[in-house]
Parts: sequence; structure tokens; C-alpha cells
Amino acid sequence: MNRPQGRTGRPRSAEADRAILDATRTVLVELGWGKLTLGEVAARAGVAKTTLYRRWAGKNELVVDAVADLFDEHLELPDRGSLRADIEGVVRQFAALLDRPETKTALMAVVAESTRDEALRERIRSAIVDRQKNLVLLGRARAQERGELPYEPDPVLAARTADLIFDVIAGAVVHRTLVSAEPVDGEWARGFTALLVGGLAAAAGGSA
Amino acid sequence: MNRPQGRTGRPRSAEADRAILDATRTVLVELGWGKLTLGEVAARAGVAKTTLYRRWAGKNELVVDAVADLFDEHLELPDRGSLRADIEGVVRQFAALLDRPETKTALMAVVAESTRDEALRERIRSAIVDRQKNLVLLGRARAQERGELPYEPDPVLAARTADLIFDVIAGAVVHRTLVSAEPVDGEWARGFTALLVGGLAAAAGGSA
Amino acid sequence: MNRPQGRTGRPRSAEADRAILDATRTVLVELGWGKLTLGEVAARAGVAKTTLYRRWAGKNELVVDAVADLFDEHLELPDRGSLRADIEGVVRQFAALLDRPETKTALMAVVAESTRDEALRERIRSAIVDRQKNLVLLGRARAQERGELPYEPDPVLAARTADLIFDVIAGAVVHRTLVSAEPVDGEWARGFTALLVGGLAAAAGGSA
Amino acid sequence: MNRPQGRTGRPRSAEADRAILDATRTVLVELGWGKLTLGEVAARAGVAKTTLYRRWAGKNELVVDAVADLFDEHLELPDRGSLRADIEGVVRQFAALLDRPETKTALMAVVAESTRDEALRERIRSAIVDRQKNLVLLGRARAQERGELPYEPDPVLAARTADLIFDVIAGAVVHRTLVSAEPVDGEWARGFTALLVGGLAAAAGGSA
DNA sequence: GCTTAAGCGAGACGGTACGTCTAGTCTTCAT
DNA sequence: ATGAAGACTAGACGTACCGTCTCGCTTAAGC
Repeated sequence: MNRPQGRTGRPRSAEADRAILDATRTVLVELGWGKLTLGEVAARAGVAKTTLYRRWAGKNELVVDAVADLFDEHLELPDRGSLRADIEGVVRQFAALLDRPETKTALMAVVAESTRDEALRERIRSAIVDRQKNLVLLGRARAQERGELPYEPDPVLAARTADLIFDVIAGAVVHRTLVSAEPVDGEWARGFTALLVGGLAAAAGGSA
Repeated sequence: MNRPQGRTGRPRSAEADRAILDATRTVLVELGWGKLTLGEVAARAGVAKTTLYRRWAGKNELVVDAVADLFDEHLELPDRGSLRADIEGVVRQFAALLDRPETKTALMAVVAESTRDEALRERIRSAIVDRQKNLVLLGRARAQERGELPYEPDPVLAARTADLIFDVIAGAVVHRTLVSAEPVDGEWARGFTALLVGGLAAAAGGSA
Repeated sequence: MNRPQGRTGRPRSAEADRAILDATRTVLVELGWGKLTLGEVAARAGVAKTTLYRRWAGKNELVVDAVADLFDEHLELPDRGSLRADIEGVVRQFAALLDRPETKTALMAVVAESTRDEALRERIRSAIVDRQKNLVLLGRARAQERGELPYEPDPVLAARTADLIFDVIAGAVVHRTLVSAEPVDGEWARGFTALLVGGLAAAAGGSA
Repeated sequence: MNRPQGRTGRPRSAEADRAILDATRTVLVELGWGKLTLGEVAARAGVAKTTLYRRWAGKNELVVDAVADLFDEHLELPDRGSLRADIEGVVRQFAALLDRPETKTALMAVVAESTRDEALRERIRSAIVDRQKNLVLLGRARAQERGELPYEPDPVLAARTADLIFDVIAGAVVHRTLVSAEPVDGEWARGFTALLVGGLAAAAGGSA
């Protein structure tokens, strides 16, 4: 009864949506970003190309959405009891996500494209980046409750610091994985966490 | 005498090489990685496609070389008197490099491709990454001479730490610039440097 | 009252039929046969594609019907007093019909299609060709009444001759208009009529 | 040595041309005009679509050239000794050509398209129509030599008459074959020829 | 100075994918 | 049941690049 606008005609198939996103991930794994073809995705999804183009403007948009699903499913922040453990946990989790063949190439590729495409950048931000950033905010709030970090009264400064921490964590993990092409193993995760926690403590102590 | 094999015939034109790399950078700026075409580069360089393919295997290899030139010209580490100043200097320098339109997209794109192409990864490492990493080694050596950082006797551990610092610096700057899409201004550079120097100091103190 | 079968539900709109045929002719004029699209016709007629497909099997059938209407309206054979005048009249009339933009292309196109489609050929025959052929029969009957042509006692032979005359008249006009792409002006019509009447007279005299 | 213009680059393959035209005829026979696809032709010819598009602008142009070859090979006018025999011969020859599956649909279809495309009309004229018309001119010249037809001193009038005869012959055969969809058998050919020769004789006698 | 082999510009070649368009069918809601 | 709207499968369209090839011409090293 409550079709908001004068909606008419056959509704879009939700099944098609799912099949397309699943096929996209499968093709990413098998062929990689470079050889991923919208025609191939459509064929694998058992769907006509037009159906795909009706929903996504192109390869970039499709892949962002397909990858974003993974971030939804695999990023969370259980309370591990200390700031150090929380950071190390999120580092490992993010590294595990980046290690999947469907995210590895795809993520960097869409980021590369996004430098020339404002709409794409916005889509990446809302679908992927903001969800990660929320983990940082949650982690800090917990650390503040535990007394590990001081409360920052100035909201602007607080936001800036959160952004900085986010760039440091995500940037380091991405760089280690993709550019240095070395694994994020337990040792590296511990070393990195130590460095970061040390820096945060120094900043907290220094400002105290 | 020292033509290794029986080399004869017309030698390759050095001018063509230069024209091709220049054209590559120009096209990167104007069209971006995604729309860069080898045919277009050849046309701009006033060169036949064959000439281009005789020297580079494809788009990826060509762009790596074209961008690597920029890293050669624009990355250096003058002694700024303190570890903190050296780090902040290199952060700004690298950020300025990433802000150029020809590096912005290109760098991430070739890194994305390199996840599926071992040879390309090696080429990126030798042409770009290692040169940056040397700056880290040089900066640490200077800081050790100044007494700001302790000498690490274990060479394996020393290498690991250098790698970690490199991933943190480069990763944070890249992430800030490309993913968060926010500028690396003076404030951010100071904040980041403070965090990193604090962490390094804590590690040095903690191990002392 | 008299709904032959158990007909129920909403009856078909006669208005829709008319709108579709009108739209078909309009589109034929504007875009020609080649670019005529059933979707476009439906849109212009303010009708859903389904409605159109419920009534016609495809583009060919639709166009045949749309064009047949014109033949109904514009072909007739008033008694002009002599065989020669009757032939010249029908030649001019048919030429005028072929000169319309909606028939010009359409007629040849459906004829071309009909070479591979028996049902279409039959539809063209009953909707268009037979109506033209009747004019030939009528003209001959009048000429026989006037004494300009002898009566042919053998009905088979009579039918054959009528077919031949029909192919000569219609074929010549069509060929002149579409293949030679020259106008059927008064001079041509007179010349052609003279040739045909001469031939008929010779045949009548020869058999006498 | 004598490359007229500054000709450079790899020359076009004559073999490709031949393979494409052969494939076009094959596909015309198997699938007919309506289902003929440039992609299919290219595939059958063992040639890339681009190669085909480099030479022909589209389906119409290609088919005209493919069919024109047949007219070159199969239309000739041996001297059969009399005007009547020459006409009957050319009628049978042309009918035989139209009866081939590759010409039947194709010829009418391109003629239909040509009503909206001046360039295509010109191509049809020069590739097909003019060659047929030459047979008419040749036949008349022979008949004049034999004394069967008078010489026409006015060249304009002579040309008009030739055009008229051409439209009558070609039009009648085409109409019989495609529209009436009846065979051009010996009886029809004789009847038609008698009618035309009678008309020509009457005209010649009338003007004498 | 002549030979000779590679380099060179040009552009055609077989391919692959693109993103769009049309055909004809199907599904939904409203009449 | 019919109608309007519009999503659906299927597949051709004509274009753009890819990386390779075939031309005829140019250029230097080595005889």
C-alpha cells in the first residue's frame, strides 16, 4: 500500500543484486581487478549486461560495493581489555581482510581511480572508510573509559587526532601488505602496536 | 670491442626514450591512469607504437619508469639538525610528490597491478621503494650520530625496525593523501611527527 | 448480449489500435523503416509495448497494416473513358502513392522480408497486392465493354494475362521510382502507357 | 616505385577483401538479409570486425558490393539473332539471378534503404543498375543494325526510351519474382516479351 | 663507400571488451 | 482481462585499444 512515489512497473530483482555482487567477488578472486570484465560478471551471475548497468555505472562502482560487503562482515571491535590489545586486534583483522585475494588488488585500484572521480571517492568513503574510522573512535572511547587515554575536551582537536591515528594504522597496514609486500605477522603487529601506543602515551604525558 | 654480442644495425634513439617518458607524464596529468593509452603516448611523443613496445612491455612498466624519474629528482634528505626536523621534512617532501597529478593516480594503480605481477612488484621496489627506504636508513644513522637514537647491534632487528618506520611514514602519508583525501598540511605533519618521535623515544627508553 | 465466446474482462481499446497505426506512419516518415522501433512507436502512441505486441507479431506485420490503410484510401479507378486514360490514371495514382515518404521505404522493406516469410507474403498479398490487381481486372472489363479489348474465353489464359499486365504496370512504376529514382512525370506516364497499349493492341490483333 | 600519394604503412590485404565478400554471400544464403550480421560475416571470413569496418561503412554498403559481383559474373548479352530472342534471353538471365537466395532479399532490402541514403543509391546505381542498363543499350543497337528498330536521331529521346524499356523489363521481372512471388518460367517470359516487342513495334510503326 | 642489420614511422591486422540499443517477454499494480 | 510502466534475457551494434605484423625508409658501425 505505501509505495512512496508513484511507483509502477516490475520491481528490480533483489536476487539479481545478490548474484551480481557474489559473481563480482568470485571473478575478482579468479581473474583479479585488471581482467575483471562486466560482461564476465554478468555471465557468471546469470544476468544480462543491461541488468548490471541499470544498477551500477561501471566497474569501479560495482567493485566498491562488492568489497564493501566484506568490510561489513569482517570488521568489528570486540573489547580485548586494553588499548594495546584492541589496536593489535584491529591491525590483525584489517591485515587479514587485505590478504584476501578479492580485496588486495581491488581496493587499491578503486582508490587509484577515485583520485580523478569525486563521486567514486565519496562512495568509497561512505561504504568503506567511515566504517573503519568508527572502529578508531570506539577504541578511543573505550581506552578513555579505562583511563588509558585522557579525554580531549576540544571536539575539533579530538577529531583531528582520531583521523591521524586512523591514517597511521590503516596506512601502515596497507603499505606493509601491498607496497612492501611483506606479511603482517604477529611480530610486526606487536612492533607496530608498541610504537603507536608509545607515541600516544608520550603525547598524553607531554600534554599533561 | 665491448659490444657483448655481435651488435650491429642502427642504435636505439635516446631521444625517443626521453620523449616517451615525458609524454607519459603529460598524458598522466591530462587524462589520468585510467585513460592513459599507449597509442596516445606514442602519438604525443611523435613515435610509432612499435618503438614504444620495443622498450617497455606494457602500460605498467612504462608508468613505473616515468614516475620513478620524479622520485629521483624530488626525494632527498638534507640534514635539518634533528630527528624530528628530518622526519617532518621527509613527510612534507613525500606529500608534495604525491600531490602531483601524475603520481597521485599512477602510483596506486601500478601498486594495485603489482599484487598480481611479481616482475612488476620487483620493478617498483627497485625503482621507487628502495630509494625511499634509503632515506629512512640515512635519517636513522644521523639520529644515532646525534645521540637521539641508540645503536641497534642486531642487524636483523635493525632492519626490521627500519622497515617498520618506513611503512608507518609512507603508509600514513599515502593514506592521508589518497584515501582520506585530506591535505598534508603543516599541522598534520607536526602532529604525525610528534606521534612517531614519541613512539621511537618510548621504544628507545623502554629497551634501555 | 452477443459476445461469441465467454469473453470477460476489459475489452481492447479501439483507440489504441488507431493511435498505434498513426504513430507507425509518423515514425516511418520521420525515421524511415530502418530506424523504426517498436518501442518508439509505442511511446509515440502513448501505449505500452505489451499492448502493441498483443496485436501485432512484429515490425513487419505492423508496417504492412499501417501502409495497407493508405492503399485503401488512395487507390480507385474512376472511368476515364478509354483504356489508355484508365491506365495512365492508375499509373499516376500509384506513382503518387509510392512517392509518399511512409510508403517509399516501407513497401520495399516488407517485400524484402517477405521473401523469407510465407505468412508475411500472404499478408502483403491480401492487404495490398490483391487490391491493386482488382484495378487491373476492372480496367480490362471496362475496355472489353468499350470494345477496346477482345473477350478472352479461356479463364486460365485471362487470369495469366491480367497477372502479366499487373506485373508490368506495378513493376515499371516501382522500378522507375525506387531503383532508377526518377520521377513518374506526365511524359513518362504517357510514354509507358503508349508502349503498353501498343503491346496489348498488337497482341489482340495478332491473335485475331 | 610509383606509389602515387605518400603511401605508407602496411597495405590492406586483398585476401581479406575476397574472404569478406565470399562470406557475405554465404551468410546471405544461409541466414538471409535480416539475420545477416557484420560480426557473423567477419567470423566466417576469419577476419576481425575492425578489418571489415575499415573497408565498408555498414551492412548496406557491404551487401551491395557482394551482390554486385554476381551481376558482373552472370549478366551478359550474347547475340541471339533477333530482338525478341535477345529480350527473352535477358529476361530469363535476370530472373535466374533474382532467384538466387543471396540476391532475392538483399537487392530489395538495399533498394529500400537507399530511399533514405543518397550515397547508397549512388553506389547501387554504379555497381548494379548501370551495368544492367548497358545491356538494354547494347540490345537496341543490335536491333537497329538488324533493321528491327529504327534509329532515333534525337539523343535525349533515345536515352528516355532506353530508360523506359529498362524500367519495364527489370521492373516486371522483379515484381513477378518478389511481389507476385510467381516463377518466371518460359511461358511468362514469352508472354512478356511478346507484349514488349509488340509495344516497341507499334511505337516504331506509329512514328513511321 | 658499401654492406648490413637493427631501428624507425605508419598503419593494417586479429582480438577483446566496451557501453548502448532493440527485440520480445515477464511481472507488478491499477482500471 | 487489459493497460501502462518498466525490469528482464539475449544478442548485435560500432568504437576503442590492445599487442603484433608488415611495409619501405633511415641510420650507423664495420668491413
